[in-house]
Amino acid sequence: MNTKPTESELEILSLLWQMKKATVREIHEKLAESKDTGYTTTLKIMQIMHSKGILGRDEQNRTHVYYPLVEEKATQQNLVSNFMATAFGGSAKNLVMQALGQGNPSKEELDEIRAFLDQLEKDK
Amino acid sequence: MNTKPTESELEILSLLWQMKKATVREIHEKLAESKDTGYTTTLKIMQIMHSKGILGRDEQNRTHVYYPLVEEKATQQNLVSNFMATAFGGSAKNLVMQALGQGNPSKEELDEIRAFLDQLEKDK
DNA sequence: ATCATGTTACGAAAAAAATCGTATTAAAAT
DNA sequence: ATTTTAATACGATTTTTTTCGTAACATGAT
Repeated sequence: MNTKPTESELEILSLLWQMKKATVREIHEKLAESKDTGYTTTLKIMQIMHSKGILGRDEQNRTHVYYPLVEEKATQQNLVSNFMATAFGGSAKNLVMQALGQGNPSKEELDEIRAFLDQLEKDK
Repeated sequence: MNTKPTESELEILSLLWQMKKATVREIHEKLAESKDTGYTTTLKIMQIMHSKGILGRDEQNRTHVYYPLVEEKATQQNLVSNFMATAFGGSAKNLVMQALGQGNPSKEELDEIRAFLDQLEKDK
């Protein structure tokens, strides 16, 4: 059940978490901005994800509408956990600092993170 | 040059960043704790990494000694960047909070992170 | 009704990554 | 000197992932 999406699957999943639901074409359109693969490729991957139970779909209409069946938070949790372990020797601190230095968070976001830090510490 | 190591390569690279240098057997031993693959598999991957320029090796002795040729920070930077984009829709905040909630950082680490946040903000 | 278009289904192929078996060889042990 | 042990080299196979071509089919336009 610990479904680890592949790179391509993750791209699609990520879009669907945002969009809630979408057709193959809509997803393909988005992907096309950064990638250059055929429509049937996107279709195929989404079909595979469906057969794996990662995506659900509404087949009422000819044009199917897909939606995520795996929870965003839970999936991210697994991914981060694995990523932190393999790329950062398990150190949350190192991962966090790299991420912060890299993406550039707004003041608001920084404050949220601070609040979160305080909360964490309190729980100890 | 933007070398993106595979999952298996990353495991090895990660060990080598810590150990600075090691033989195939040493690496294989470590990996064996969590994995169950043959010695020649580990050997092969390290040879491939060598041919790709990810690892260097000292061939003076019969038993080669391998070491990383790619820099830890730089490589992590690439990885985080990609990971953040695909798994977290590019949001550093979300990635950071997941990571913090998950690994459990010590008080010292939390403080370091705070200091880092302050620094970031100052630079704005 | 026919045609054009857009969609899914299906199967195959290509590409990438991981795994392993065997041969060879150097070094150490006997 | 011979044998055993442990290492590398090499090639092949397997597995996983990605990609695409083609067929079948609905739907809407002509």
